[in-house]
Amino acid sequence: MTSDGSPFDPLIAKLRRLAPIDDADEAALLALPHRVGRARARDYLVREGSRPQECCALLEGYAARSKLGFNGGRQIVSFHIPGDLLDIQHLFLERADHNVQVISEATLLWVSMPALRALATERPAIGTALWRDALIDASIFREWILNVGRRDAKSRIAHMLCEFIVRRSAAGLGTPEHTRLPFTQEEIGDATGLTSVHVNRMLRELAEAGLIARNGRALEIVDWDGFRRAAGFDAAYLHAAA
Amino acid sequence: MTSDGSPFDPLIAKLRRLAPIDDADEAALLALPHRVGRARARDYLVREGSRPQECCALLEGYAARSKLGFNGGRQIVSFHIPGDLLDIQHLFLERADHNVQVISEATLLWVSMPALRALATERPAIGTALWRDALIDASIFREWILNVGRRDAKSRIAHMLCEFIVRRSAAGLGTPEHTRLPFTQEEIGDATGLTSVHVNRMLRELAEAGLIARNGRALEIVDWDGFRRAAGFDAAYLHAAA
DNA sequence: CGGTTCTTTGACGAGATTCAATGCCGGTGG
DNA sequence: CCACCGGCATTGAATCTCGTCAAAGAACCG
Repeated sequence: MTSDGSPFDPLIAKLRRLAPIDDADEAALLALPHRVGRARARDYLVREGSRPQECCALLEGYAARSKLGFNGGRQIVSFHIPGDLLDIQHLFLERADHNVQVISEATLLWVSMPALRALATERPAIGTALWRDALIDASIFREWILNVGRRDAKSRIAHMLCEFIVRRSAAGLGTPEHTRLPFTQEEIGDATGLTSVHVNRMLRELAEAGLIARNGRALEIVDWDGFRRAAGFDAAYLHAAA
Repeated sequence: MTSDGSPFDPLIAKLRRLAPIDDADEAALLALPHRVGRARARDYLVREGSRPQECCALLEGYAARSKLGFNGGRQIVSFHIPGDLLDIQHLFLERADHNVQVISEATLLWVSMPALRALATERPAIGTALWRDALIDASIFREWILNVGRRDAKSRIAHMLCEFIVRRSAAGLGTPEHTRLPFTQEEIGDATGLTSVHVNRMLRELAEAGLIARNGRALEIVDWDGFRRAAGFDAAYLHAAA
């Protein structure tokens, strides 16, 4: 079965990377109650404390999960690329414990949460794909704890960018060398537990070291191996599929 | 069905808090191929890079998940109490992406990983319980990213201790007020991204503020409400079941 | 173009690390 | 029963990374 032009394409491509999805599985996915929507930068897709009834997949654009600290500071806990399920983290939980926000213009696929939950138990391959997706997300969260807790500012930023670039190219959305990043420096700071001011300083140092090049808001990796080394980046925690 | 004295008791009690486990589910759990083992402080239960064949549940004692940074620093990413499944994070993944270590004398239940995986798909209630457990673990990881990324040293330590105490009393293993903590200050530092020296200073300040009292290695919460407030602790992310 | 958002830079201060030394406690063996 | 020893806790002083505050410049958007 082919599904040319279906809004499910990026999602199905991702699930196929996680488990052997057959034609019947794909048909079941395509039959899910769903709708397609658009969102602009900063729109919320999930709000902390809400009770999500739909599960959201990203078709185009980028998104971030975040939590708010007591003093108003925002901590981003993960970034997401097209094909990612943004709300599988609440598939079996009542209330959202964090926010999901779009960080650029985005297209979204909204799927009924109960229907997806039913599919997860009725179709083993889909269940396995969702399990693996959730567990890989958790692995990424663990790596971020290490990143924020034990790396210095420069390698912390480099590591976060490495991950993003590797995941994006694993999804067939670009190469490591030529990358137009969708982040503001503030967002990089919110993801790494740094201030945007310090992010700026570290990016300058990374550029001065010849690892990256910047013009305007775009960023290019000049020396990918050196950059990975500066980040201390080892992709094992992505389990070759994120 | 009762199961007095079975090594599965702590695990089943935990799963019952997560989903409606019936007698047939319990019988299926009890029929899993398993063995009971002991471990001493610092023993590894799971090693990063290995291919776990058994899933390990904690029956007595305490354990921690950890990852190593490039410079040799250890980052603890979660603590675990009796009843916790220590390796559900690798139930659907090939290679372990982190270590699990015992931090005190412990008793363990080892269960066949493929058999547990089969149960997760064949028995919906068990599947749901495992899903919820894994998703709550992930929620805790996200909270730790926020903790390490956005809180200052004192509230960071207090938050980590709050979580541990709340989870322990939710499992019926003690009250918030009287708590003998199993951590060294070094372990608290490894969990919070701080040095043991600084942990020591912050604990002294928390004691001087009248929130906790220490004698020797034991620690007692004097003012639970004040302590929670100092931590900025809100248990919502535990989803009332961890 | 005019306003807004994002980036860049400098000076200063605060919080946490590092290094180093001492003290305490529990366990072990003579 | 006591002396020793190893692991942890405690403390101080010097240092450094990163945050804060503030201001100006560049890029983007309608």
